[in-house]
Amino acid sequence: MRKPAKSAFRRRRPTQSRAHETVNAILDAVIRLLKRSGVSAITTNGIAEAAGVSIGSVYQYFPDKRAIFVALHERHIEQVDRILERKISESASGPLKQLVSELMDGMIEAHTFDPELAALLDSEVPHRADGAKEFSCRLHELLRKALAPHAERLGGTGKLDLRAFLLGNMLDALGHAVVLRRPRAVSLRYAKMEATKAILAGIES
Amino acid sequence: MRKPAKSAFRRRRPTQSRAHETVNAILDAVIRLLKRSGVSAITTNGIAEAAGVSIGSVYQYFPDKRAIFVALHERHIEQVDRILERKISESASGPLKQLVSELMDGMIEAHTFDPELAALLDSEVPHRADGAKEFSCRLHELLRKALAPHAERLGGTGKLDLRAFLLGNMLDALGHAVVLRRPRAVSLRYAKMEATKAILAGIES
Amino acid sequence: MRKPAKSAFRRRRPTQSRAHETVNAILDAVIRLLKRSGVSAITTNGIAEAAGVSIGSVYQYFPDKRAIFVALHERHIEQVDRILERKISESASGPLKQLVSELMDGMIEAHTFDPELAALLDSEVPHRADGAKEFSCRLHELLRKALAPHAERLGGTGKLDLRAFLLGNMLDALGHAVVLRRPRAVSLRYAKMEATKAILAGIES
Amino acid sequence: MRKPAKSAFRRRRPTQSRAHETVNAILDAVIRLLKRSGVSAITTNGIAEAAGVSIGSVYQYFPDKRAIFVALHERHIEQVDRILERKISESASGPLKQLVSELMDGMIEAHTFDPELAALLDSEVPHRADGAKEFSCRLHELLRKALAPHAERLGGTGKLDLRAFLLGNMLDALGHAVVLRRPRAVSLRYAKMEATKAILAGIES
DNA sequence: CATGAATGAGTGTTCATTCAT
DNA sequence: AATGAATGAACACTCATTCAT
Repeated sequence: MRKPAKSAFRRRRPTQSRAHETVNAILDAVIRLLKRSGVSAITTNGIAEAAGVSIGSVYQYFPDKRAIFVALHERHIEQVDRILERKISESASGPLKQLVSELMDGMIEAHTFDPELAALLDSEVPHRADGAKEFSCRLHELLRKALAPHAERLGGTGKLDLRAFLLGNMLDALGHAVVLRRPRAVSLRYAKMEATKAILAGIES
Repeated sequence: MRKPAKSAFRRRRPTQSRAHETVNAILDAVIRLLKRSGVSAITTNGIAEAAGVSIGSVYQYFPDKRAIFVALHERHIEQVDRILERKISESASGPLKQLVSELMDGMIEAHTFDPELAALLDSEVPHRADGAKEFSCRLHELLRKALAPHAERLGGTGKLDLRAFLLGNMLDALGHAVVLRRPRAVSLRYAKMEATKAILAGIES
Repeated sequence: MRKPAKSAFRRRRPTQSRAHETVNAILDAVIRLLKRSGVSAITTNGIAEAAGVSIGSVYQYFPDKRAIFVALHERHIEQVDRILERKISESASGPLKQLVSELMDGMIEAHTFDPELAALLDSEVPHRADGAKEFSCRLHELLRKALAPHAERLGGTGKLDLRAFLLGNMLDALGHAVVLRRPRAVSLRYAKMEATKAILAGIES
Repeated sequence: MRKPAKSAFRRRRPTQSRAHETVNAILDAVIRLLKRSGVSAITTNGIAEAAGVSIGSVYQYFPDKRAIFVALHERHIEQVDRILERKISESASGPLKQLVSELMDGMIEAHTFDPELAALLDSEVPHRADGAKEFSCRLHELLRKALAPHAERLGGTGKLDLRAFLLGNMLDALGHAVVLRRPRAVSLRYAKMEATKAILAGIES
């Protein structure tokens, strides 16, 4: 996933895992700094220090500062992807209701693990449009396949694309909202249940 | 490079309005720059240049760079607010279905006017958590009042908050998505119709 | 002579002379630093400090570090140019011997004024080939015109180009050498006299 | 990117020669980089890469970056030295005219082999004053010895130093100029012939 | 109020050099 | 001897902000 970077002089790493460790150390450091003081306060030297590596090593793995943020988003997206894929395979043979419920679970799981990070990633860290687009495509494919067995209930194969589109966007929106912005008086459990019901009704409408 | 615009529009009106014009010129310039080259390429001097005012004047109206972005968001939010308020009052006495339909219309109207800007505002321009929170509160109040007449159909007064929460987030998400990310094969009209149906079913579930 | 620099935001200076002063302050500072510690020790911040201006101002007048060195060379070349032009006009109607003698005088004058600088400019400060080429062209034109009245003595008009070429390069080389590298036992006066004789004989050969 | 050259040429010869090969590989790499993108773009890591050796090996043979450039100049100077020494010995017993002609030949031979390199070495690669001085001393000695047999024709033994000084500088200047900067309309042969005549006349004056 | 030249702290990035393997 | 990953001091350059005019 990492590109060979702009310089022609960059060579491949000897140990794949060492590199992975360093990259993760850097990304984790960015998260810490992000929480402590926001994007605009983040500097590459600060990242290096917080990650416990030299600034030179940061530039060994990332061509520039932007790439670090991109990688952070990518890592997050991959996690969500993985979770949703698992949830889908787990409820592959079950009823539609279970599928939606599991997906909602997954979405919430992904954002409950580190709600602050999820919020920051969403609102502060610049996520170039392309990346987001690519992600929503991948997700869309995933959901279309997951909905396929329930096609007849959803208005036929011809409408699958639209259903997956609605499902994806509602999941994402309500997944975030339920964790981060639900009314104070409402519990996570209850909000989740209602959101699930709403989404289910929505795509079956 | 300097444009003549300066002397043409300035006369008559009291300072209040002159200020307003300058502020708008600045915000419009920011939008232009944003579209041309992204947030990270925006500089205060660049803004002044693009707005046809001096950098000093920019600082007359905004305490610092951040404030410019905040104002940009606020202006956008106010527009959305105004549109939604109108839509709500227009369908105050109608059925729930009409209300949701009108709200969806409003949301799409707000984003169709300048979809690129809507996307940029959402993904690139840092929107400090507070501002977003405040907006969603105002929107939430608006929607709660709009839903109040339909309380019995929505599970009683006790559930109004939750319904407004679900409605607000689905509106926002699908409003954006329908304009910016709908499957290529689907028309705006049709996507809108289906999204409206989905939301309606969702909050009635 | 100064180009508008790479940024689109650069504006023209209000007072031509203020700019000139600052530019000269910067170039003089570079010379001081050059003498004190060599090219490789020169930093843009060091230049700003030594010139008594802010680093920002340096970048107001020069697009980058290289441009400062280029300007330094240009200023030197212009000085030499001016001196030689004067010498040529002073001996326009005199014999060839006087012309060569005056030119040698001029060359030496140009390098005696600040021999250390002349040596540094020649050996340390990178002078991109183009600049040098352009200068030698200008000089070549100058010399060709100066030699024109003596054409018959120099083998005819057809050979003027070649004569000017030989003259220019010998002048430059011996001008430098006489000031900077003459044998210790030889006085400047005497070296100059002999060099002049040599050049004269050379172009008349 | 890594070339196989390594294992092919290395065997047999003692370490002395292995070192010599590596050093030459490095210097040749520098020349290539120099031509491709100028001094300021040269980095030690880039040199190692281009030479097909590790950066560690570069530092095995050169204490620092400067030393690489010094070595490059030295290698060039040695070549010129060797050529001139040969030319001098070849025309030791001939007339002065032949000597000068042969020297000019040598100078041109040295620069015609790689004119681009000659120009770069002269204008771009920083040649610390000491090195240049040392070279011109060695050259001066050489020329003084070569001129000694012709002392009477050159104004006596007392003037030999001055004659050698003039000869050396004219040779160097016209040698460069004839190859790199002669007027477009003039052939190398003709320019060389005229330059030789000029120099001869110059030192005999 | 407007202007825009001047400021300089702070930033991203490079690259000569080291040293454990 | 050779390697090349790691280092981090140092640098060129930017740009938000100020303030004299």
